[in-house]
Amino acid sequence: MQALTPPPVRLSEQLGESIEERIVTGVYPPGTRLDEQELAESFGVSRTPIREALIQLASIGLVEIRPRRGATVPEMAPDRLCEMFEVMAELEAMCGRLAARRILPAEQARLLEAHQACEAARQAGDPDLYYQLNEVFHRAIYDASHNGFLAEQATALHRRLRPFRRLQLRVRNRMNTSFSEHAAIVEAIIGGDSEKAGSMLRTHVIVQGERFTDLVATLRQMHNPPEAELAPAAV
Amino acid sequence: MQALTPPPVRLSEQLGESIEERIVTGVYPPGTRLDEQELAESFGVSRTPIREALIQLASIGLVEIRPRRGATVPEMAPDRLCEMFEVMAELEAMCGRLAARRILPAEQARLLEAHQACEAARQAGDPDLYYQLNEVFHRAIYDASHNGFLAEQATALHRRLRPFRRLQLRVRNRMNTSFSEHAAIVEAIIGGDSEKAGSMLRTHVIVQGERFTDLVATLRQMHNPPEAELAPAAV
DNA sequence: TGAACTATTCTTGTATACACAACATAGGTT
DNA sequence: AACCTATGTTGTGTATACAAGAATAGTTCA
Repeated sequence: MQALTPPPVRLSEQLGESIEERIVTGVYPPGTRLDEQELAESFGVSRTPIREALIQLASIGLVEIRPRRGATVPEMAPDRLCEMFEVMAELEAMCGRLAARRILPAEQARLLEAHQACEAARQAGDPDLYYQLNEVFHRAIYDASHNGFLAEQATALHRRLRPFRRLQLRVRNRMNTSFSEHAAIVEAIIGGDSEKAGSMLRTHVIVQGERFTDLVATLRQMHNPPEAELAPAAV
Repeated sequence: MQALTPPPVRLSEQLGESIEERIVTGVYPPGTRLDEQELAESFGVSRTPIREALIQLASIGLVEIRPRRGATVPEMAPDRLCEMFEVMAELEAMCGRLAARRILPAEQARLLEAHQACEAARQAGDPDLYYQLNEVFHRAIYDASHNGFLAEQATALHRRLRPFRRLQLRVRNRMNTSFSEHAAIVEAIIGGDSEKAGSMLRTHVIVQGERFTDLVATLRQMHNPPEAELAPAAV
């Protein structure tokens, strides 16, 4: 019965998720001005819940609110993205280290299951599916760390980096590389090799950040006239 | 001229800080119901900015909002606190590792300065002052990591753990121990010994978490009747 | 006497209205 | 002609009003 009645959730929360979705999927690219009235009309609600949603998004860094000047989607400078990937790598490494020491049999099963699901997506050559299952895989590691707070932090940052990570898997062979890295990570965790699990996860993630930065750098070199080299950094 | 006019900041932000202050200083202990009307009257404003402040605090985990049931100060279970200290330790360790590799001369000077200020407070036997300068010391390390995002994350978590850490320094000799650990940390960072800086900082922080947990456990044993052992965890 | 149901009240969630600051544009002055 | 200023417009920030769900207390029936 409880499943039928939708969980009583604040409208502003739902709106927050919707707006977040539009941001991470590129409907609202970085730099976009988020006009409260426009959003309110577009969602068919008043400004109040929109404001609350924006404030919540602002406090997790997904939008930027400047007093009396409204909300905008922040321009993620490549530098800052690097920093975020650097932190993400360390959080994942920590999850891996703890998971290797604390993982329970049931969680081992879940991890293997997620890994095998990834294998299926890889063989099918479906990057979108792989991307999705990849999240399940990583989440399994977060949970196995048996540190709920850490898992929350890792999940939050993972979400925030989602739009940038997504581009990755299109790169030639990235899916295959990712999968073989996963295999080694699973082995280390199941085998209880804490340090190895940590360092492999760190590399696994940091590589994505570096590759992304390379990608951005290449794109900018291609698209920008030479004298624009000093232009303010923007993705 | 610009310095004279106070920075135009949203009222809800100021309120958020005030409420946060009341939470971390124990004016609103865990479990407190935060009635919007009461808060509004107590601050002499309407409910709107109060709500916005609460939503912001909720999104960083400082209050808990249950739909249609209002906001409460979350009961930090000792387990969860342990988890948070575990993450804090790792963030600090990461800051230390990066700082050892990246610190600039000017930042070295700032770090030493902060360290010497702590020494003064220690000699004066002033835990409150030491506590305050200790924050400056750690902040200097965060900044020296040259990862702005990491520094933000570390600062945020540090703030959130503030009320629990504060109790620490009253413990016998803790100030002296803390200071000598600081000295070793400074040496490692200035000396560029990345791994040592990291592991020392990790220990430095994790010890606080453990000591705090011990303290909580002791207090609960003392104050709770034996049959209360199964009671829901609350600090 | 106790339990369950209903009605009342209180609090949250949303909408609307108003005030004020920031930006833009146009006009005047140097 | 260029720059400064004044005014109008747009949009954020706060207050108030209203609606709906949850808690509570009171009443009725078993």
